[in-house]
Amino acid sequence: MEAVLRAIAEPRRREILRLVWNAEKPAGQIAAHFDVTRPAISQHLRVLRDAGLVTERREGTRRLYRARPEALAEVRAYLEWFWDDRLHRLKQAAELEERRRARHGHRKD
Amino acid sequence: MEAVLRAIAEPRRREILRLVWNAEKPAGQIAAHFDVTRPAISQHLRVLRDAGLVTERREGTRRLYRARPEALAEVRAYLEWFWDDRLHRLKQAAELEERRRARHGHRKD
DNA sequence: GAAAATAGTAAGTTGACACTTACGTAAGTG
DNA sequence: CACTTACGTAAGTGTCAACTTACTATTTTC
Repeated sequence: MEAVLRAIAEPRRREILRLVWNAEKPAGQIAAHFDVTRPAISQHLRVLRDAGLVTERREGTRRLYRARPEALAEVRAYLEWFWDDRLHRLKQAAELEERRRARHGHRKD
Repeated sequence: MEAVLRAIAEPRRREILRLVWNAEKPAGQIAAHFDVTRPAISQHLRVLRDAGLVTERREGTRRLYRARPEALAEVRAYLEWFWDDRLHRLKQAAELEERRRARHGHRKD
C-alpha cells in the first residue's frame, strides 16, 4: 500500500498507468510518449512493477507492460476504510484509554 | 489533486489525518503522538493544509486542526474516474489519431 | 508589561528520487 | 557470427523533502 501510494504520487507514473490501462504496450512505445529518456521510463516502470501496479511480459526482445487494476482497487478500498469513521472512533477510543493509563502512573518519559 | 496525492503518500501525514479525522486537535497534542520534533509536525501540518486536507482554527494561543474529508473524497472520485475505462478508451483513441497524423508527414524529431 | 505557553519560521543537513549518459544483455536478422 | 533491436542496469548529478536546532511570534496570565 505504501509503495502504491508513493508510486501514484508521481505524475509521469500515473500517465504511464493510463497508457497501459486497457492494452499492454512495449516499454519503447510507452517511452515515446514522454520527453524524458528511455532509461527514465524504464525506472518508472520498475517502480510501478514493484508496487504491483503493472505486470511485465516478455515477448521476443520486447517487454510488454499492462496495468494491474486490482492494485488501484486496493487504494480505493484503503480510502474507503479510511473514510469509515466507525473504525476511527475505535482507534481514538483505544488511544484515549492508552493516555488514561499513562496518566495513572506509567510515565512515558 | 497532485498536492493531495503527494501529501498522503507520506505515512506520518496519513497518521496525522487519522488523528484529526473525528475531532479537531491542537498542534501540540498531535505532535505528542510522534517521536519526531514538534517543528517537523508543524511542517507536515502545513503540507496537509496546503493540500486542503485539514483546516486550521486559532483559539487563544493554540491552533486546532481538523481533517477535511471532502479532500479525500476528491481522491476517491479521481480514482474512480481513473478506473472507468470508457474514459481511457476515449483518451487512447485520441492518441491513436494523433499518432496517425504524425505519420502523415509531421516528423517530430 | 514581563513571563509562560503554544505554536510557526529560518537555516542547515541528510537521504531519497527523478533524471542523465554510458554500458550491459538478450533475442531476432543478414 | 557480426549486427541490429529493444530494453534494463550502473553510476553520477541536481533537486526536493523530511528532519534537526535555534529563533521568532502571538496570546494568556500574573
